[in-house]
Amino acid sequence: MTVEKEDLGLSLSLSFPQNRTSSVLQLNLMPSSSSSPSAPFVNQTPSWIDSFPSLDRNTDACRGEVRSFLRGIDVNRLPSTAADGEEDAGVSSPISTVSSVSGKRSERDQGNGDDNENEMERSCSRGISDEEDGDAARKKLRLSKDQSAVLEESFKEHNTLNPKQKLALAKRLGLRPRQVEVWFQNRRARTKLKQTEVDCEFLKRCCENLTEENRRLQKEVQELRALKLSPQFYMQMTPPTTLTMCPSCERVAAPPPPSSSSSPLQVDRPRPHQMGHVHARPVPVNPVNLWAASGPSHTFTGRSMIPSLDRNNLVGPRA
DNA sequence: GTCAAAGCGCCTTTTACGTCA
DNA sequence: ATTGACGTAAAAGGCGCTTTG
Repeated sequence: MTVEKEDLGLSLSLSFPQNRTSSVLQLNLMPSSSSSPSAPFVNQTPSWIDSFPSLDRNTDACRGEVRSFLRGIDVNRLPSTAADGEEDAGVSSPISTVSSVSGKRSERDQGNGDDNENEMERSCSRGISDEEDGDAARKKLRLSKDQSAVLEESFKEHNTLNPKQKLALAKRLGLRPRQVEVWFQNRRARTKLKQTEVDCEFLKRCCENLTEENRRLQKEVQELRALKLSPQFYMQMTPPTTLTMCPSCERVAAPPPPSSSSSPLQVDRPRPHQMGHVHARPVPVNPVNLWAASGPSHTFTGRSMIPSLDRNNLVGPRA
């Protein structure tokens, strides 16, 4: 199943290869054209979704659907339809300017007081009409297609700017540094918002699947209890086993041979399995525990929009 | 070590503008 | 053609954190 979220301009890639080491859910936060390893904040702040590869292996809940859920969503890609539509409509002005004169940010930028910025300000004013120029009130004009494209390109490389980059970009675009700063601020906010939407969708789906899994398991427990009450059950019952999982490689260990001298209920003794190494302490397989243990960390700023999803708020040990 | 100022980022809100019914 | 609702993006303002002297 592939979910296209064109309206959000989102692209999320989820992959669940058999090899555990590369089994990750990958949220691509960068614009679709930037799959380069230099994509900065993807590398710096991987999504929490990367943190629970166990979902597909151990819970039916998220296995199939999560694998394909939201595949190909890129939260940084501009909505092509909106962008094209806007540009086709000729909304943007070739040189846009804003004549805000008050506010602490203006003071902050003007506090630098260098001639460069004043020159920038003056150059910005050249392209506007007399009536706009005469209006001292705050005027907002949309950035031109070219300006937006350059800003987007720059955002791909750095989602924040140092003062030097900001000045250079402002000069290149004929904008005030403050405008560039604000654009980046808003751009980061948009990215975060869309990422949050993706995360919420994903968690919603996982919650639904876990609820379904829980329902199924409870039903199974009821059936087993009913079977336990019937005498025939014990006659046909094979020795009970407990599935164990290797904590290091997370493979399910084989049950002990029937000839084992230990109790059939005890399989906790360390022993080599198919992989050939010895495990100190096999742990019971529990999808819910795995969920909690590998639970979500968060993205982008490190601060979750959903407090309960913050890494610190999760209970349970991490693998 | 403490403090104030500056700088920066994030969050929330306001505002201007474009679209559409 | 006009108008009001609505969505979006630019911008303002406030706050917290870090750095620096």
